[in-house]
This record gives sequence, C-alpha cells and structure tokens, in this order.
Amino acid sequence: MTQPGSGAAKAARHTREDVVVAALGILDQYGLADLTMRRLAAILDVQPSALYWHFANKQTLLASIADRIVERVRFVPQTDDELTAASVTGGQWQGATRAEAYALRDALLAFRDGAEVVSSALALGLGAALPITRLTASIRPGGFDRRTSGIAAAAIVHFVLGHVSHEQQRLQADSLGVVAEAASANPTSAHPTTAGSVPQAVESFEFGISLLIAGLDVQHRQASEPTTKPV
Amino acid sequence: MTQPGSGAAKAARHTREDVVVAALGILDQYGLADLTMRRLAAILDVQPSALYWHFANKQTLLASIADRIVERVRFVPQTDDELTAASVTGGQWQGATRAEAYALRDALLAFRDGAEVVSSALALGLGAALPITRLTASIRPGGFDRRTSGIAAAAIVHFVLGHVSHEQQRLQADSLGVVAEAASANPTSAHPTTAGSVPQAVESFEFGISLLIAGLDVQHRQASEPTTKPV
DNA sequence: ACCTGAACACCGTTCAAGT
DNA sequence: ACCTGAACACCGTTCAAGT
Repeated sequence: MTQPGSGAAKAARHTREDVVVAALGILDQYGLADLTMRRLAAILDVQPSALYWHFANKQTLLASIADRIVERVRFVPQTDDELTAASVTGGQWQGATRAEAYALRDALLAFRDGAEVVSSALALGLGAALPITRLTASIRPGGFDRRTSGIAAAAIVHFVLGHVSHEQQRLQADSLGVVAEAASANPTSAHPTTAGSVPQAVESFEFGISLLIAGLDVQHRQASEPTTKPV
Repeated sequence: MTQPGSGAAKAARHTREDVVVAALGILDQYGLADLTMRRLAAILDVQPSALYWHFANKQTLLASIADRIVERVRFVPQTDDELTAASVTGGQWQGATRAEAYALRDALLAFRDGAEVVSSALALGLGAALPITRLTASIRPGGFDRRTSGIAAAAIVHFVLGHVSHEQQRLQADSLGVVAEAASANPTSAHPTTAGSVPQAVESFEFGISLLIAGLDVQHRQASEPTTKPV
C-alpha cells in the first residue's frame, strides 16, 4: 500500500505513456490548436511544468503522438492472395502499395488533425517514419532499386499527407463556419463531428494514388523492356 | 502638405499593402513562427490593435501573404516552342504541366516557410488557388475533361506542397540544430541562410512529378485507344 | 480613414525546491 | 521518480476613444 495516496483524489503519479494518451484525447476531441501544454496538464491534474519531466518540449510530445497515429498502418487489410504472394518475391506490388496508401490515409483520418501532426513530425525528422518504411518495402518487389523505391514512397507519402491535410482542415473549417466564398456547396450533414470525410474526397484520393502507381508501373516496364528509349 | 507629419519620425499612416509587404519581410527573414501580430506592428511602428483595421484576423493576413507568394507562378519560363504551340490546341501538355509544377516549387522556395503558408491558406479555402487553376489549364489540352484535370492538378499541388514543405522544414531544422538521429549526414554548406534547397531535393522532386505526369499520360492513352480495358 | 491605450484571456518554458 | 510554485517573456484579439 505504499503506492499512491490512500483513496484520496489528488496526486496520481503519471507515466510518459499516460501523457501521450491524454494528449491524443485532447487532439481528437478539440483539435491541434487546443492541444496546449497547460490544458494537457489540467486534464492530468498536474502543473504545466510537470510535463517537462516527461518530455523535453512540446515538439517532442507531438512527435510521440505522431508515432502513435501512424502505428495503425500495421493493420493493413490484406487479402489472402496478398498474404500468400507476399513470401514469394514479386507478388503484385501495385495492390500492396495501394493498400499501404489507404492504410496511411485511414490512420491519419482516425484522429483530428492527424495529417498535420504527422506531417510536421516527419518533416522535422522526429518520427512517423513507419509509412515510408512500409511503402518502400511494398514498392521494392516491383523491381526498383532501394533508392528509387524510397523516393517513390516519399512521393506517395507527400501526396497522402497533402490530400488528407487538406481534407481535415476543410472538415474543421466547415464545422467552424470559417469557410470563404466558394468551395462549400454541398448540403449534406450539418456538423461532421466524428472523424468522417468529405464527400468526393475518396475519389480524388483514389485518382492521385492511381496516377502515382501507374507512373511507377511505366518506369518499371521501361526498365524491364530490352532497349526502348523513353520519349 | 496636409498629408503626414511635417518631417517628424512617427505617425506614418499605412495601407493594407504596406502591412502585407512588411509581413512578407518578417516571414522571409525570421520564419513563420516569428511572424506575430505584435512583431509586425512593431516593425510598422504601430500598436498591434492597428493591424485589425486592415485585416479581420491573422488568418486573413496569412491568406493575403499566400496569394502574394503564389503570384510568381505567372512567370513560368516558357520555351519558344511552348509559346507558339500554346495557341494551337494540344501542344505538349506534359512539358507545360511540368513547367507549372516547377514554377510553383520556385515560388514556394522563394520565401521562407512559403509552402506551409500556402498550404494552410489553400486548405482553408482562403486563397492561393492560382496554381490549381493554372495546372488545370495546362493539363486539359491532354484531352482530359474538366473534372479530371482539376483533381489531377490538385494531386500535383499536394505533392509539390508536401515536398517543398518537407524541404523547407528540414532547412530550418538543420539551421537550428533541432535535427534528430539520422537524416542529416551531408557535410555541405554550414548554414543555409538564403532560401536555398536541400542537395538531392530536386532529384526526388523531379521523380515525383515524372510519376504523376507519366500516370496521367497512361490514362490519356488508355482513353484515346479504341477499346483496351485497363488491367 | 487610420490609429492609440488598455485590457482580457491566454501561451511555452525554466528552475529551484519539495516528497 | 515525479511533481509544485513562481516566475519570465511572450501571444491574438477586442473595444472605446482619439485625430
């Protein structure tokens, strides 16, 4: 019984883990703008300064959050074909890559402002690198060298982050009524409170991913064919 | 002589234009994080509250800045071939589209944190739509309908913003020494003070743009060919 | 038309000190 | 190992009032 206070309400010692979980809660409920160190401290029933024992600064905390958001890409829905073909080298990399891209989109959409958080953590090199690793791995079997696979993966990640970021900021803008002149002429649900998605967003996402994979496919075939100079 | 004070130093009435120019100056010299209303006011030798006569809020100011940054895409370097072929419908849209993408990249790189500023203005629907308009126009001659051209343009813009944003945040991170473990192992120039660019950044940019245009090209040819079902 | 002065309700971060 | 208390140096925005 030497652990916490004896039944009282205060003084609940926290772990780094607790802080991240609480922060994710604020993020998802109120958005990145309201995720302040002071607010987070208040929820944990602690002084703001206490957070600096767990994290060097806010940026580091956000990086941990980004890592968490992105963890979900591990649960890519895989078809049986893909599972069996995965061991055999050269399964259909296009499908696997598309699946990774969608998994990333889903992971980002699962939390409010997820794309922005991941985007900045990644740019600062503080984390959230998992999607690039996985995409690189899904592209390689297409017969591309490591360097090419890596920058192709980065291109896809850039597109996904840009697309979802756009989508999420619009979701928030809509729900706040900040909307400007055009661009909001669909009389659907009033308040997108849950992490839903803009109507035709999926279609334009699909289109973009298709372009990138088709582009890679062309490269692939050009490299495979004996000697056919590209135009 | 009823205009400003008679030779004194203070009381220099400002226009909305002045505010934007001063803000762009701060942005380029010190970055987005240091572009505060108070700092901007100080530079203009005015109280912070004065700024709210010119702009409803900071977001609106940033949108104006984004518009300015993006204006530069009007000066796309055009080859003579393109100029002449432009009037004739169906010139080489691939070259024109690539040129637009590069023009956008250049415009964003011309100001510190340019990509982030434009990115958020665009997502909020508050401005910076020019690049999408222009890209849509450059893609259309490829024989795509308006809708397809539009979302293809958006895909390219997403990639460019993501790529340059990444590049710029890394530039800033490097110059501040925030850098994490890996990802920074090139012993080149010490401090990238000017709006330069990361070494191999151009190559991976080129690669991404190539993928997207090649992907579009495939779509194009598929639609043109009599009846060849896509795989 | 453009600005001042003063206030409101906040921020992230540091640091000595406590248990 | 984890937190308090107090302080430092800031934020964006509003609003009555001035010229």
